[in-house]
Amino acid sequence: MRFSQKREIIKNLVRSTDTHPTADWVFREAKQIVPNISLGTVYRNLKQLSGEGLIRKFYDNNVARYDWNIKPHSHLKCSSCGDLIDVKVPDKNLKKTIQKRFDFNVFDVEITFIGKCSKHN
Amino acid sequence: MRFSQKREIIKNLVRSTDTHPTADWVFREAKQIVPNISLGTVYRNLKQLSGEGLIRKFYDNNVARYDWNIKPHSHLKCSSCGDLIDVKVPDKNLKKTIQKRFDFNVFDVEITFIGKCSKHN
DNA sequence: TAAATAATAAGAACTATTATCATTAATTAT
DNA sequence: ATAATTAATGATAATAGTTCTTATTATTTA
Repeated sequence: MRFSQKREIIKNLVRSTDTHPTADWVFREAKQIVPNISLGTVYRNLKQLSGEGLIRKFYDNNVARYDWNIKPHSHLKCSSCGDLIDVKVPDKNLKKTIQKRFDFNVFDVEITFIGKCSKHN
Repeated sequence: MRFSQKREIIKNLVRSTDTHPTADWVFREAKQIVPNISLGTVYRNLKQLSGEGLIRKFYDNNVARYDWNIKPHSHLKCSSCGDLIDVKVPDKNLKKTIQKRFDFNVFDVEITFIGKCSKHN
């Protein structure tokens, strides 16, 4: 993967926010920096960056979101505002329980807590 | 919601399998029973049925899947075959931990364990 | 500095899903 | 039982999100 200005901008945009941006958000922001950028470039690079493990991709319902935080973590999702908040949850026991109880080799656990954040409760 | 033959068929198809079918699967199966059914009818009824709480809708990446099992449960997802297996996981402590540690009122917890099932490990 | 090729813009294509609307079927009142 | 009412339907257009294609441009290498 050789250097490209656009990819650098895209990577930095994802790293600039805690909002788990969508491709569309990245595209709109990127246009303010390099107006001639195309949506295809944004998608191509987001895929490449997550493929290389430089950012993380996940789905919130049916739309892809991107996260600078590549360490395993969970999300709190507010059903009023849709905000996603990163949290670290102790899941070692959970993994072990599954590993033991079922014949299943767990690599990764994805947890989303759905509820109301402090602003909307 | 008044009775309809098509909806009955759709509901029974979802209830007939543990594979967490997609709308497309339901459509293809339904056609074998009532060949003139349209995809729109399948989507309309799946939405209606999940809205009424008669089946459960969730997303596996970007595609909606439907589940007869409306009780809260988690999934084991095999990264080789994509199979989703239902499991009951004790999440009360997890909920409590979040509730206490963060200012967030949890209603629901969605957990997916990603790994390899017995066939692919 | 030129050659090789990865990255790009523009837009077509694709997948999953929802919306529209004229017609049909289930329910209700007669 | 029959007609009137209206939810449900089929066909298909429309939409959102994403990937693919191709000629052109930028980065790297020789």
